[in-house]
Amino acid sequence: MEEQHYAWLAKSFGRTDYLPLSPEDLAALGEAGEAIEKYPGTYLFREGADSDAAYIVEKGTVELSREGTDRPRIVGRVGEGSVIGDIALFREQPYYSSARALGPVTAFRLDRNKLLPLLMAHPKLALRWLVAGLDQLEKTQRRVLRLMNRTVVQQVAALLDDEADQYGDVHLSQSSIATLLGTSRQSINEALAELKKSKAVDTGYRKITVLNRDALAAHA
Amino acid sequence: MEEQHYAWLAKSFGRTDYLPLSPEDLAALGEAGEAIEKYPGTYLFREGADSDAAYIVEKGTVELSREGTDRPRIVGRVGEGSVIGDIALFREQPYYSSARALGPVTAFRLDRNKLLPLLMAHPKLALRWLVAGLDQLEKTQRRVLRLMNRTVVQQVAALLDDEADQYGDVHLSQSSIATLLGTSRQSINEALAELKKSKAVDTGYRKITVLNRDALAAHA
DNA sequence: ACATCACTGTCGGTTGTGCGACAATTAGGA
DNA sequence: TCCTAATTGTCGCACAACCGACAGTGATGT
Repeated sequence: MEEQHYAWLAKSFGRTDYLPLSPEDLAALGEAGEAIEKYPGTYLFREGADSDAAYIVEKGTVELSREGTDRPRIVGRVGEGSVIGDIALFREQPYYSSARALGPVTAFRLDRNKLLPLLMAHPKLALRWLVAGLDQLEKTQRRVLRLMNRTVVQQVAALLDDEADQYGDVHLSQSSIATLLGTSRQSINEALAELKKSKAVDTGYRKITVLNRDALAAHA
Repeated sequence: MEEQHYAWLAKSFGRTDYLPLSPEDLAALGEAGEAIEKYPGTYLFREGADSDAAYIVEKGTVELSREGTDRPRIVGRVGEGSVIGDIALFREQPYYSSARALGPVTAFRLDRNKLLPLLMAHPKLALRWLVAGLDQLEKTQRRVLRLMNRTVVQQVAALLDDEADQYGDVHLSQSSIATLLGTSRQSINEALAELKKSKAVDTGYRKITVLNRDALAAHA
């Protein structure tokens, strides 16, 4: 049981090819935290709450959102191997965003008062953590570029290319995509209609299928 | 001479209140790198080049830009205490962006083959580095929110509030602001005219003066 | 089978912003 | 001092995107 978690942590935390973790490091990490499970729609933590723990996402997708002036805005969506909640924790400030499980989520919870001594004692873990953070930073920077000065069609095309699974399906409602890109639902619909017309995708109920990745890329 | 740099590094690298560095840590950091100076307009590193070093900005402002499909896009602007070039370095990939000195810049250069052993040997430094990275991440996430679903006037108001120095001056041309926000120069001009009309700012050649921060905030 | 709810598709009216163009102003060097 | 380059200020036009509204369609539970 515990072995499984160790194996998973070794495989997915940060980059596997980089700085292999020793069994001791791994054991220390495993002992410092605990595996938790979250049902769809439940929160791992909420914006403004006291930051008492950071999480490593083991399975599933977590959505990070933040209350805007009117509607909540989605800061990002992270999956397997991502670290969340650490920004607030290290700065000793309340959580800066809310983390909601989109599907069933398994995560590894690390308590604040255990995490710091752990990282101090195991430099390799600290470096891994660092790399995970920088990974997230680079991803966010790319998102900025994807949002700036691009039409909705281009944004949608890029998003679908990112989000499509192995079968080319994207399981998102048009409203969700709208919130994700910070546009209106109608505009998404219009954009999808255009992509559909050029045979790049097909649309269904809560589902979009990528038919031709090249045609899709041509729109981005 | 060296003492000065040590003092600076202790003061400005990451958060001072957090995890005070021991003299040993500091000395190790100082020995692993070297202080460099850059003239305005010169590059610390360029996009696509081999990532052989990371930098800690000691003084001045550095602009991070990335080649877009047509025009270069500005990923961010960082100042004193920020760490740059580390994303690419830790991932062992070419630099993602170009770093250009906007004014005279003093920086601390850390070689790749010295940085890793250093961080492995000094956990406190690794944690400081981590916090600096997360700082940058949070800043970038805020930037996403600032760009999404906001009018140009709101964006300009927020930018001026961020960028104003102690006298309320912002030394940027309208074109620069336009690139920074990913909009057109004309729109910036129009936005500034509106802010000027409501007595929030005053404009001059390559310079904008914030007259009333509250009036400015009302526009954001 | 039916009712209900969530989601998709589509329509005009309105607003914000990009773009081209051009005049006016400022800074800095010959 | 004058000349030149850079920057600012201001048009009008075109287009992309938002908004409200409403009909059509798929999913779900009683």
